[in-house]
Amino acid sequence: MLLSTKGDYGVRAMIDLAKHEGEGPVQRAEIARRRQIPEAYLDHLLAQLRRDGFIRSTRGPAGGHQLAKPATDICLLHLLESLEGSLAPLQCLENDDPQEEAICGQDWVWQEIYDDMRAKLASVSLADLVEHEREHERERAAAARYVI
Amino acid sequence: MLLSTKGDYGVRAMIDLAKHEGEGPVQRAEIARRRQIPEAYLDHLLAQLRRDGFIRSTRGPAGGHQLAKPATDICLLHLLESLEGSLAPLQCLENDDPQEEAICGQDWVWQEIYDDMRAKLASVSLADLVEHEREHERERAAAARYVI
DNA sequence: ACAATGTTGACTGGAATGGTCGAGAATACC
DNA sequence: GGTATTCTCGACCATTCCAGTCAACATTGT
Repeated sequence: MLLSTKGDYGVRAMIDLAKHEGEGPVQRAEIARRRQIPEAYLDHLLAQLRRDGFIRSTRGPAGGHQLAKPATDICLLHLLESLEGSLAPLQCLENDDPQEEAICGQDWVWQEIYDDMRAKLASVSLADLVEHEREHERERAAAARYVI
Repeated sequence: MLLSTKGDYGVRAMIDLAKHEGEGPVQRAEIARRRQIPEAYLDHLLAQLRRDGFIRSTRGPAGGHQLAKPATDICLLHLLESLEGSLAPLQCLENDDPQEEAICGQDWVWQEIYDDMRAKLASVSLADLVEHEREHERERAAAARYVI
């Protein structure tokens, strides 16, 4: 598994914030409930996202979290690297130590895969994720109406 | 990290066996020394590769391990899936539980990446890995001669 | 018989994962 | 100013996985 729950939950939370962009702060408890994330655990992920400048948080009543920049300007690659650290699929690609690579034997295959993966992740914005989710919801709503 | 040392060491060992294809059994100790793998640990990896039909082993003096089929007929995808289990980058792609996917929000991006990755890994054979290593050795030998 | 080799399963220390909890800080509202 | 609400930060914890060791055993060639 390349992604842990950090990357999964963290992106879910960001999608939630993006969906409420421009509506003021969204509270931790709301995000946790809607996206099925343990609330106390979500704390750590929000802290990380704040440290890396993706969100701003406000305390006190009616406080919460919101995007620090437009959803179109946040790509999945940066988000996941913030949440997970390096996404390198193989140890010897992490630091590109030539000695490690010399003995590995499969590094060149994975280097290509890694490059393609990063390019793909960089091309998808948070806004794209939200749009995709909205489309999915419309489909499900249409299917439900059809059944009735 | 998608690959653990199992996938790394296991493929190294298979490259070693492929390099000595047709020369009779290669001993665990030799593989371990040449490829810098802890000998006792290598045991487990060879056992797994044997269970999945990639190698045959013979006991007794002059025993050892050898490929059970031609190196051209073994692809990196099957090797790694034997050694690592599933290579799914994301939990919700492992079983494709539609409920999990519905809440994930980034599964469609990773599904594409996963498909591309598997296609790439399926297209690389053990023989390709050996060929690549031989080429690399020739390059280094040429560079060394140039320095002298 | 015995030495060389592979086979198997039990065991282990350490790190990462996936959380929980509690004390505290900031802020809005009365 | 007091209080309720919300975020913040760090400590803590249970479980699982990783990477590896080890010992007992099975098989085979000489």
